[in-house]
Amino acid sequence: MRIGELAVRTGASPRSLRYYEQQGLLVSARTPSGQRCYGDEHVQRVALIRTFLAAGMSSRTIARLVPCMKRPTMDGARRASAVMSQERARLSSEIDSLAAAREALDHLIEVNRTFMADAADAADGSGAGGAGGAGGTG
Amino acid sequence: MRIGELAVRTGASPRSLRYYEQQGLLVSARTPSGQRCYGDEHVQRVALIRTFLAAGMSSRTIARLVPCMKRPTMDGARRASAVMSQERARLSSEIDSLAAAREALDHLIEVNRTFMADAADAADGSGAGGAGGAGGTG
DNA sequence: CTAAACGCTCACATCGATGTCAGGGGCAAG
DNA sequence: CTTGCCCCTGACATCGATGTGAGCGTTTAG
Repeated sequence: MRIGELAVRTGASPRSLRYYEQQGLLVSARTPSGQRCYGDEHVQRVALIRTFLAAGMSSRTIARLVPCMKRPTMDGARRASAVMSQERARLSSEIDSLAAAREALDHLIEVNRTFMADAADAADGSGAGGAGGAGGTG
Repeated sequence: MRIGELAVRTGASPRSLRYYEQQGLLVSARTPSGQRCYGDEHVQRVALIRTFLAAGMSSRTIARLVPCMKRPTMDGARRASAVMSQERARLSSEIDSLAAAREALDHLIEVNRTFMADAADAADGSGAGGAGGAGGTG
């Protein structure tokens, strides 16, 4: 298939696919006139690339895993294994960051909810309502 | 405290702190000569900001939460609550992406390990070793 | 007073994946 | 041959947080 179809099938723009190739993440056969040709297996390949990109891996990092995605070589495999475990650690710590942010956000959400409830109570005039004052420096 | 100390205490560069202020994430008192003055509470505030930034929130997004971090107003609170739940969803989905990438990576790691084991076996000459062939298109 | 260390503002540079435009071919249908 | 759609390369633009440097004032230690 040509680049347009691969783009449709993967959700990547043709521009991105060419970029992946330029970065060494993807290899394409060419027609005599220079147009790129891909096989079905490239769909999955691109999906993997995009998964990694979406996780914030740089194309440079992914490039170092590529040798290990297609036809592993001893050299590639050994080098890749270091990168992989390192990157795995990075992913885990990033996940932790996100989780921490989500918890902080949850906290804010609750404070916010409490404040709104208190304000509603105050507007009602009935003094009974949320436990504490909503004055926080946050 | 002045900006340098806040920087040391938060791990943010003075440059970043000024940027946060410019983006409306942080407010500072000024000495008559124009130097920024902060109180202890700003340390925590900056920490929160950095937590959110590290999670990939834009300063613009964080800015919309700020009214809700200090002295909540009805307006701010109402608007913020929308942003907050939206952003919470984004965080969750991002976490999922990262987790997916980590799983994909784990898969690669195992394939890689298997390949290396097979290669070692082949070098040993004893045909018994890893179960399948290591030839994958990835 | 002087020098060092710090602070201020302004402005430009950086990185990385992607968008977009320009100028030029390839290929199929009429 | 022409029209229309796809493709090619190359170059420049984008966004956002931060680095960096210039040029100039402030505060503090000697």
